[in-house]
Order: sequence, then C-alpha cells, then structure tokens
Amino acid sequence: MLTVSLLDAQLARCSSARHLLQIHGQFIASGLLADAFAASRLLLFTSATRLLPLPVHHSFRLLRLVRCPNAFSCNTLLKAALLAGTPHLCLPLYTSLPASPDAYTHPILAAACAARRDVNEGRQVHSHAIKHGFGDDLYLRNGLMHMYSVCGCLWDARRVFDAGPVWDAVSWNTILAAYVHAGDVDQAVGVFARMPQRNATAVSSMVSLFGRRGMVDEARGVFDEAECRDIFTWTAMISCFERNSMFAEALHMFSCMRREMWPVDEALMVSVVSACAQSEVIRNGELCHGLVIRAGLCSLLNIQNVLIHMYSCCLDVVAARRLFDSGDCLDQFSWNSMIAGYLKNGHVENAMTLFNAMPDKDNVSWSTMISGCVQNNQSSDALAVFDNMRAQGVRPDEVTIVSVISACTNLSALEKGKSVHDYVRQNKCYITLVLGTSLIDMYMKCGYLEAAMDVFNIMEEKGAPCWNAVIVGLAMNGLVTKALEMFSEMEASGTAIPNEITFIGVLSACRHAGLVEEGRHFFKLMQHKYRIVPNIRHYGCMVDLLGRAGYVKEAEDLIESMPMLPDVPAWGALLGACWKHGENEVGERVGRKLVNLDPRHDGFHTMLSNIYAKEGMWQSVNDLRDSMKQRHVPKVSGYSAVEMSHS
DNA sequence: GTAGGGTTAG
Repeated sequence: MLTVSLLDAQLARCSSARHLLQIHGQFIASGLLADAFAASRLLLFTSATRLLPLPVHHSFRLLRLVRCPNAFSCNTLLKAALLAGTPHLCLPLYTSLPASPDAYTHPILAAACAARRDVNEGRQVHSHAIKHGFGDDLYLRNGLMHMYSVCGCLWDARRVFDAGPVWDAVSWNTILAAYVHAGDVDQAVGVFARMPQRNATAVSSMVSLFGRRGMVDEARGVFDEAECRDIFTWTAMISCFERNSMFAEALHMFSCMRREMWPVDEALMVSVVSACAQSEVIRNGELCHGLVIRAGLCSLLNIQNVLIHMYSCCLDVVAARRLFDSGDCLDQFSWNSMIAGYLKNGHVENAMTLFNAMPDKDNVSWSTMISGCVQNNQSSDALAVFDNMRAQGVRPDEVTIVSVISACTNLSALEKGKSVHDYVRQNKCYITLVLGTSLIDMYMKCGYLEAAMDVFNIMEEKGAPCWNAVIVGLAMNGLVTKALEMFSEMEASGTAIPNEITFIGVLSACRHAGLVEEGRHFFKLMQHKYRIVPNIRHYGCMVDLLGRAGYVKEAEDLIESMPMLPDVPAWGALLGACWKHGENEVGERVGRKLVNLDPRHDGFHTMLSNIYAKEGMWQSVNDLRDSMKQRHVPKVSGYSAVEMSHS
C-alpha cells in the first residue's frame, strides 16, 4: 500500500525516467489519485524533474487522472511550470484546468506573464481574476503591479496601486521599484518619502537608482539614514561608489561591512572585485580572491570572469591565465577578457594565439584584437585583422569602426579610411560623437580638409571632442584663421565648452602664424575664463611662439615660471630662439644648462655649438666637441657647424 | 502567490 510518506521516500530515491514512470503506475493503481494532496506531491516532483523530456506534460496528464482535483493541485502544476522555466505553458494549462481557481492561482499567472514580459496575456489574467472575484486581493494586486511594471506599463501599475484600498510593504516597494526600474528619480523620491515604512528593500532600490544616476551624495544620504540594512543594501551602496569611479570609497565601504560581520555573496563580490580591478591595487584584488575562495564562490562563472578582468587590469596576466585555464565552463566574456588582458599588457603574440584558438569569435573578440593592435602600435596588423573579420562575414559595429579609423589615422592610410567611411554611409550608421571625431582626425591627418569638414557639418551631436578635432586639424594644416574662427564659433554655439585640448589647437594655430598678441590673449583666456591650468604642451607652444617672434626674455621668464619640469621641445624652442635672434648671452647660459642636464641630447649640442660658432668662439666649439666625444653622444649633427666654421 | 542589490570583453 502506497502512502504519502512512502511516496516521498520513493521520489527521493528516484533517479531514472523508468523508475519515475513505475511510481506513476503504482500511484494510480493504489488509488491515491483520490487524494488531491498526495497527487500534488507527485505533481510537484514530476513537473520539475530533469528525468523526463516534457515534465509539465506528464504532470498535466497526471492531473487529469486525479479524481477530485482542487485548486491546490492545479496551482502546484502552474507553479512548477513557472519554476521549470516554461512560463509560456502556464496560460494554456490554466484554460484547461480541471478545477476552479482560488486566490493563489492568478498571482502565479501574473508572475508567469511578468517572466515573459507579455502584457497582453497579463491583461487577460487581470480580467479573469476580477471575473472570479479576486480583484481586491492584495497578493494579486501586488503581483499585477509587478507584472505591469516589468512590462513597461507604468501607468497601469500605478492605477492598480491607486485603486487600493489596502497597501502593505510589498505594495509600496513594488510601486517604488516600478519608478526605480524606469529611472524616474522624481517619482521614486516622492513614493519613498510617503512610504509608511522604509525597509531594507526600499532603501536598496533607492541607493541603486541614485547610483545609476550618478547621485552619489543622495545615495549615501539614504544609506546612512536607513534604519535597517542587509546585504542587498550594502551591495547597492558599494556598487554605487564603484560605478561612479570612487573605488577607494567602495573598498572602504566593503571593509566596514566586513567589520560588521556580514556574509558575502556572488553579486556583492562581483562589485567588489570590479572595484579592485579599476583601482589597480593588486593586493586588494588578491585579498578578495582569497575571500571568494573561502566563501565557496570561485566556481561561479561571473566571479571567474571578473577575477580574470581584475588580474589583467592589475598587470598580472599570468594569474589571469591561470584562472582562465582552470575554468571549466568558460563563456565569451572569459575568452574576450583574457585576450584583452594580454593586449593591455603588451603581449600581442599571446593574444593572437588565443584569439586564433577561440571557438566562436564574436564581434567583440575581433574588435578587441583590432583595438589592441592599434594600442600596441601595430596599426597595419589591425587593418589585416579587420580585413579577415570582413572576410569571415562578421559585421563590425561602431566601436570596431572607430578602432579601424584610428589605425588608418596612424598610418595616414587615406584610401582605406575612405573605404571604411563608405561602409559607414552604406550601412547608414549613425555618426556618434566618437565616430565623427575619429573620422575628422583621420581626414585632417591625411590633409583632406573638405572631407573632415563635411563629417563635422553632418554631425548632430557636437561635443567638445569634435570641435577640438577640427580646430587642431586646421591648425596642423596651416589654416590658422579658419582654426581661430572655429574657436569663436565653438564659444558662440553653446554646445561645448573649450577644454585643454581646444587650447592646444588654438595656441598651435597662433604659433604657426606667429600671432603673438593672439597667443598671449588665448593663454590668459584659458586660465581666467575657463579655469584651465596650462599643461606642458601649452607652455611649449607659448615659449616657441614668443621665442620665434623675438620675445626671448619673455619666453625665458615663462619657462622659468613653469610649475612642472620643462621638456625637451620647450627648451629646444627657447634655445633655437636665442640662436635665431642673436641672444647669444641667454643662449649660451641656457645651452650650457641643457647640455649638462641632458648630455646625450645631440640637438642641444648642435644649437649651442651654432651659437658659439656665430660668436666666433672656436675654442668653445672645440671644447664642446671634445666633451661630446667623452660623453659618447651617439649622433651629433652639431659637427657640421664646426666643420663649416673651419672651412 | 507578491517587492530589493551585481559585473565582466572591444
């Protein structure tokens, strides 16, 4: 005689389809079909089993044999179908159930519709529930709100919420989550303020929303004032810091959490390890790796992938590879991360080997190889990989195109660049700020100004980078007036604020044309109006501009006032100016200083010896030559001046 | 039966 407890025991031992079907036979034969509760035990097991190919169908056949089926046994079947990952079966099953639904039935169906993001079926469920008299059930309304919310029907969710007349914590959290999900900060803040109780669930939602919107202070405020926190709340706060590039704060938050003895889980550690990766302090990453192992999380794929990424970022590509080799179910992320790790560390060969061994290369894999080659100064290899990608029929996307264009820029490969631009046009790709800027750079570098300006003119989104590309490009091509006009246009447009790079373009335009007054004006403008601290390149431009125009003393003063160590171009500009304008006294002083500062730099020797020669100081020329020989200056063009002076 | 957190590749 089969009883419910014997049935449970048999099911616990059941390990084959044959055995399960035997149990079904026994079950039917023993008359337990009259017992709806016993039938539910078997239904639950059968619906979720992996022993049968279509478990829900078996359950359904079984359910039809049950002598007095009730709503409970029907709900068991529906829930099993949902849990088995087959929510599409729920509604068809519902329409042919052998018993009337109860208050538990429609919430399960609403969850099934939510899982499928199917609002049309969801509305049917809604009206059926009302028809059966469950319209006021709190569980049902909460479930429907969730369903409408994940289907993007915020207004319907709100209507269900407003209908009331009773709300519980879940109702409030669900409507809050609906606004959070939609990214609606104002509404979410309003709901959060009106909630009768703000539990850990609500706090986590708000922190996560503020984090996504870059509102770190607001997130921190909600977190600090929260009466109750749990691991979700902590994760949301840590992730908020992490995604807003506040890595030290993220890790500090994590150590506070650990001090309070909270346990760790997968989502938390993914965020924390990601923060370690970006803070590039390998010791932190290693400590987290140890913790992940102790917590038993290291077999999880997401964790393995973020660890591979972390070791690559912290320049320990060997450790990354060790993890890669030990993983037994790797995915695209694992392969692409490992390849990117090699490229980031300059191991192009290893990356290529792994790339060639990769079973299914997606467009990210190809694009990783292409941009990695570009970053490692192998632009012609990048173009070869791109041709191969096209030959394999893989469609490049915007990111790929940008890398390819920048390879063309590096190689001044105008024809190739034009053909890629043709591809962009043929596929009607939207010209984003990044893509447009890279096209402008490429055309400017190749001297094809018209094409560069055409790209600029059709761009809808004109941020600072594309203005800069135009201004720098025009200056580089000697179109000084046009470059300065573009700067005025940029200021007037209000679409972008001039930045450091803009002024590099503007100042080099002035230098190109010897516009001293204008140069001085822009150098002041950038500091006073735009609060930009000049960098070494801005100083270099100004020194050169002033020096060439004969303001040698002013150039020298400027170089002396630099807050950073002047570089070779800056010194060279000053020395060249001294020589050109016969400021031999300053030139000699500066030249001697430089020759001592960088004895192996032959350019300084050349200019100094030129100055000596001009003054007829042959002894000094000879002394300089001797000291150059002693110091093994490799290639000294300065000799020519010496030879000439003797002839 | 209903509500919340996460990341990783170019």
